[in-house]
Amino acid sequence: MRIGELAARAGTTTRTLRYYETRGLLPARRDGNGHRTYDESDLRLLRQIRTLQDFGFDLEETRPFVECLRAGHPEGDSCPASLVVYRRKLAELDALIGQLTAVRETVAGQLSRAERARDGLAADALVPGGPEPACELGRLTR
Amino acid sequence: MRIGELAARAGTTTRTLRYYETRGLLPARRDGNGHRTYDESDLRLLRQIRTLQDFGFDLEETRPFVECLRAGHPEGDSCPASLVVYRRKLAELDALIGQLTAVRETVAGQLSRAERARDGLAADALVPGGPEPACELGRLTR
DNA sequence: TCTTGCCTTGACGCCCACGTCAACCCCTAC
DNA sequence: GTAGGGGTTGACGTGGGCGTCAAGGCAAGA
Repeated sequence: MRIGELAARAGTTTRTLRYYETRGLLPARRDGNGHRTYDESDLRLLRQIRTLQDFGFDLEETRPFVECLRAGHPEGDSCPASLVVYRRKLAELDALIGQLTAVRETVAGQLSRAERARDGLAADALVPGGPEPACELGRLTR
Repeated sequence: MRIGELAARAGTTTRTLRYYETRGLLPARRDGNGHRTYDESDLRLLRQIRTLQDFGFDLEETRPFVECLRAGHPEGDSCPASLVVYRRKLAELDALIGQLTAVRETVAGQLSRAERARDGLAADALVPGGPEPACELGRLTR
């Protein structure tokens, strides 16, 4: 199978496959015309890469999985090096989720505080001669 | 105060301040030598920007807060446009945290599955003449 | 006077996973 | 012959927020 067909079957692009080849991740055989040639096992490798990419793995992090499959193992994660990546990724995810959750709570707190302040100021604004909110209409419509 | 002092007091760099100026976010007055000049209110604006940046806001998303402060409001989030950004960011954070959590669970599941499979294969390997794990030592040390 | 230290603008580098040309080749069908 | 639909390499663009020179100016202190 040639590069266009493999790309289509994996739901990606020829550019991506050529990029993977420059990275040494998915080298291709060549036919008489110099065209890249792939087989079903390459599709398997490619799907492994794409799945991990979808999970947010860096390209380099998919390498142990690909090497593992290429070595004849039934799954990309049958090798210890892949498990190391799994564990490192889990730790990264936990750290990230923790940070994002903390930020989320902070922002939520700021929002409700600002909303309360606004409601207070809105009550003030109802008083004749009170302060008027002049920022958005004057500043944001330039 | 000049650019170096402002940068130091805000814990950032002169390059960053010049960048903000090109973005129209933090314009500076100029003295006789053409040097940028800032005052305390600029430090206030800069701290607002940096705080939001630390929360993961894009530079453009900090603009309403800065405009709000510059319009004379007590807080950067005293204006409706800022609240809109808060709410949008909250929604983004929730979506992202949800995705990451789902990925985390998937990866954790894959890891424990792979570990169970490995333990099973390890038992096989204890049998004389059993299959040997040949991938990492052969592939990863090139 | 010379060094030191701060400032200026301009421009390229970085990261990562590709997208998007450009210019060309090869085979097939009409 | 020629149009179309594959393929090839090479090179530059993208985005975001700066880092890092390069080449020069201006003022104060030893």
